[in-house]
Amino acid sequence: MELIITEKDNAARRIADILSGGTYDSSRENGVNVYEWGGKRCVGLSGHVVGVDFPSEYSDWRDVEPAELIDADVEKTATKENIVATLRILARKATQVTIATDYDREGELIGKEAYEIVRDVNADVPIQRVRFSSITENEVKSAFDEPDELDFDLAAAGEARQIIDLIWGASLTRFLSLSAGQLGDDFISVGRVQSPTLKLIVDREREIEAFDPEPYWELFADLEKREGDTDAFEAQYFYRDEDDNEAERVWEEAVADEVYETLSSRDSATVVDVNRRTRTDTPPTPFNTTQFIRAASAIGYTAKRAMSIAEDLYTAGYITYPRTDNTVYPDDLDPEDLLDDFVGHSTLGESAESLLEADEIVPTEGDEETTDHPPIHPTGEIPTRGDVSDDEWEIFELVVRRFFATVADAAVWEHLKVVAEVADYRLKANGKRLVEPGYHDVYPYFSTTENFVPDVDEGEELSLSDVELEEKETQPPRRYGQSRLIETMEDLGVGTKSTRHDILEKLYDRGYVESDPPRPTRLAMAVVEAAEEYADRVVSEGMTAQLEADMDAIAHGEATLDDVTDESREMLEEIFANLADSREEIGDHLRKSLKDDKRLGPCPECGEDLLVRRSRHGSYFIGCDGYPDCEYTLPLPSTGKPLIMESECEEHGLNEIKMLAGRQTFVHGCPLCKAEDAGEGPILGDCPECGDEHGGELAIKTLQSGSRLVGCTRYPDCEYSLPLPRRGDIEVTDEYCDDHDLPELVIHSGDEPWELGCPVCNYQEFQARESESGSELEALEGIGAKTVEKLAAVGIESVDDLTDADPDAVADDVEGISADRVRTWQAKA
DNA sequence: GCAAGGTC
Repeated sequence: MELIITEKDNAARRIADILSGGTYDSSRENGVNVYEWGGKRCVGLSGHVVGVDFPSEYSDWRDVEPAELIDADVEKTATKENIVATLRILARKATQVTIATDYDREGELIGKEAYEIVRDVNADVPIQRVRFSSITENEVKSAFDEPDELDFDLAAAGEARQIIDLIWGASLTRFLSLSAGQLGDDFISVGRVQSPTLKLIVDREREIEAFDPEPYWELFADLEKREGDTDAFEAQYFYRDEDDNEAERVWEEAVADEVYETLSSRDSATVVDVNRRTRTDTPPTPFNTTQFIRAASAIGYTAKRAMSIAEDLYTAGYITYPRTDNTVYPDDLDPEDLLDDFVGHSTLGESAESLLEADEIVPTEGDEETTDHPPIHPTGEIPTRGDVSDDEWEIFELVVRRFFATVADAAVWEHLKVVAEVADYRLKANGKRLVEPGYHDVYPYFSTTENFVPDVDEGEELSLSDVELEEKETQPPRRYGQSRLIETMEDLGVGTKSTRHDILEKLYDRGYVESDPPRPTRLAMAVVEAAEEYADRVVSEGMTAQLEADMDAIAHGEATLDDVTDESREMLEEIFANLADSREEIGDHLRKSLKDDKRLGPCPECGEDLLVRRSRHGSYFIGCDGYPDCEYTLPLPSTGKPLIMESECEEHGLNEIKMLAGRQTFVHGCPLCKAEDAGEGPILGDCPECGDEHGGELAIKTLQSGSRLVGCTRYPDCEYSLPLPRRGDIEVTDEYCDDHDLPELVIHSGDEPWELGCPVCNYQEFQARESESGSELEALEGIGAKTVEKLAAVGIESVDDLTDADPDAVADDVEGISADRVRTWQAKA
């Protein structure tokens, strides 16, 4: 029995299909698919099924000095036990093992991991290795016809990376976390890839913070032909700077005014130069992961979302493997055959048919040609619109159209530059026209905006009008967007096609960046500063560059795994020697930055800082840093995680707050304004729960959701609350309840005012009735206790009340209840 | 509970 091992299930199934001619049987062992035919079995791993870690005696962060990790053993343990177990069972019975993991360095290491599992249970079985760049019949069959050996040196190169990454990452992460006392979920992490990426973001932020805007002026005017009926076109003033380059920005106001005066006083300009040229706009190259993410981001997808959709489309068989560096289609991809698959399709067919009309189809090629996977392209399998979500379809169409574009013709633009003179001043207009749309016809994601400038002749007089002088300011550099960051990581050689987008997510998870485009927190800046000072290697892309060189040396037999890891350990020892004395200083700085990230501005009561805090129950609120001397608090909405925005409230000097809750994310604004204008209405009296002890008071409140209640001003510390109806004006009368010393309330909605009375008495009466009429309501099918409570808050307390009620009014008044539901209940009642 | 790299 021959056993074939692949890197993933998907590859196992496709190889089984090719080698068996579609006759394989599949079964499941321990939740792992096994494909079987004519004396062969094929099983897929799930990437690495073993991982490196320290022995368990190193696992308590407080008991182990971080520096001890440098020389600790590094063990390999199974991380996917069911797969390892299955592999062991299959390997025992095997008479031949073939490793068919991906054709790249990490694939070689995964292959070696499988090799060791096999060897452990079967000391003698021959183990061979096959390599292929894409899972197509030709490639796979010829790979299996000429099997090779595992490349242990290449695998060792990968192991060196694992060890170095673990030792550096774990020891420095623990050091920073311990120094700042951040030991829970909020540890402070450092790593060979995440930290240089974070430094990119932090460096850009430093430029932005240091930026000093400078004013400048630009001048525009409209030009128009005197004859014919063409439209006017816009021209811009320019001059020659000291390097004889064309410059449009005027740096002195007086000069700008002078030009403006002159241009405004004239009504004509003379054409002094006409320059026409055609430009070829070559079609884009095939998608690798990075370029795919970039294109998806241009149509509104985050890196994470784009990859997640691509993975789904891949698993469903509509597109090829989405993690690839390759930008050259393999030889066995026949573009004509693939185009044929789209002929006749309702939305994609027309483009495919037009492309098939070409005499010759030659796809574009990028610079990178790798051995692991082809560029991302459609497989020819087309989902129907019902099979996939709108987002999936949009991404599928992007991949299809990108493939179309790579086999389409170039586009041709005509550029027309006109220079006209007014007195000693010059104006220029740049026109462009798309003469041959070429690939743009099948790939509508790039801008094809034209700019109209008419045909003019040298010496021609044009009329001049609408002179405008615009004052502007130089702008700071822009933050990196997610896709730009991923491209930069690729340029620097940091991370891999499979991990770059995950690294970005990690920076969000660790509290290092917020918002989109990612903005670094103060914590991130402090971590980068500390690393720059004591462990510069770990924030520099140079560490990866050196590691790559070392890995190449191991792969080529010029160095050993021990040579490389020993040297790396020595460097880390030196770093820790320098760090030892600065632990407290680093910790102080990190702690201060953590606090800065929670700061909103001054407390209106005592002037200390207001901070975003979390209550014991996990809900967020705003509290004063002066606590317990100052007990000032402000509430925050209960949905989402608060993000402190850059914008400040002019009235209170507090940063505004955004509540992050996925699709339900919203801007809450200044929490003090919110509390003042919407949140807290009139104070009714002392809070019966905490009034005596803490001085809490009851107030009428309107929540973010629009629902209202009588609640304690010390919320969220005190959660005492009483329900109020959603609609109607609330009148606070000057009649007081003897029992509770609270004013009686009247609700004005519709014709008859509803005398709710003392809110405490009202609630108590409601609770008393609940056991009787409440159960009466609850007896109706489809009404639960929660609903009974909601209905009571709008005065529906019995079955009679319910049958009398207007379903539409109830639906309006009560959140989460539709008029139809009310009608259903009425029918049952 | 640390990293980065596979994969889902």
